[in-house]
Amino acid sequence: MNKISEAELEVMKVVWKRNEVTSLEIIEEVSSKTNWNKNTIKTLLSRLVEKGAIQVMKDRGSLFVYAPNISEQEYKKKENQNFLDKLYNGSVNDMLLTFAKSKALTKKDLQELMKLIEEDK
Amino acid sequence: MNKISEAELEVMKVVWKRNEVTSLEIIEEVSSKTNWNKNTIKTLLSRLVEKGAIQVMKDRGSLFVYAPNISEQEYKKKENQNFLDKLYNGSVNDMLLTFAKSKALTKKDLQELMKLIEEDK
DNA sequence: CTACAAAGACTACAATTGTAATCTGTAATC
DNA sequence: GATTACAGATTACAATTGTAGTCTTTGTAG
Repeated sequence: MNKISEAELEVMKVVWKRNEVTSLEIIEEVSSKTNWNKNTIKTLLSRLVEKGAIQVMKDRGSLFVYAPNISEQEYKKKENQNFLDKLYNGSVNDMLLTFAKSKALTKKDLQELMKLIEEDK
Repeated sequence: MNKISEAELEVMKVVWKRNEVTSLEIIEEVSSKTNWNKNTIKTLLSRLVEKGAIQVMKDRGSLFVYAPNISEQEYKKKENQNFLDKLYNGSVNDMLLTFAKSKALTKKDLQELMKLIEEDK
């Protein structure tokens, strides 16, 4: 699958959130957050279909219904790794240190997270 | 300043590492990691100059010397924030949770990091 | 002084991306 | 049945990016 561009991602997010959704709904929701033209959103949608990130099913009356082909989790996992590789040579720790240095990450954040991980087990 | 592209970043990394560096040195070092043509690297270099990410000084004999205009820390900080905003609505915790879920981040990583933060204070 | 190599400038060109207008077919409306 | 409105398809077009070739100038070797 081809890379999802930044603008496309905004459309993708709506598809993830609603899971099965018509273009009408997509356009409404994306429009509410951006000032993109309807046609722009339609273009992004078809590019996502071309790229295989979204699949189309014609089944709700006459409207097409769109659904994700890749899950949000899966996508984020891949993007996390890309980001790590691109900037931190793949090292989570290097990344976290940079976050911490720039005060974007506090000890409290870490403690909370540890608790969450703990619970999850 | 304009966005640094992915290929440009590889050149930028060398400039950060060496701090003041001639194009010859840049080409050597980038070439050792990629199989990019010399001219490709030169193009990336001039684009970085155009974008203001790098500055040029003609002072080491006849060769130009290049130096970063933005520090690695500063750049990474900005990119971290962009990444966070793009995928996690700006929430570090959301991001870390995703990392943790995908096993890219373990409890041990966190403990080590806490120690480091502790020491840093 | 002349010729050559190499640095840096300039040009090239296809793919991707952001941004949208126009065309076409069909479903609903009168 | 004729008309219209809208979904989806097709086309458009400039900016950015990856990838490199060619031109120009100039330091250096002979």
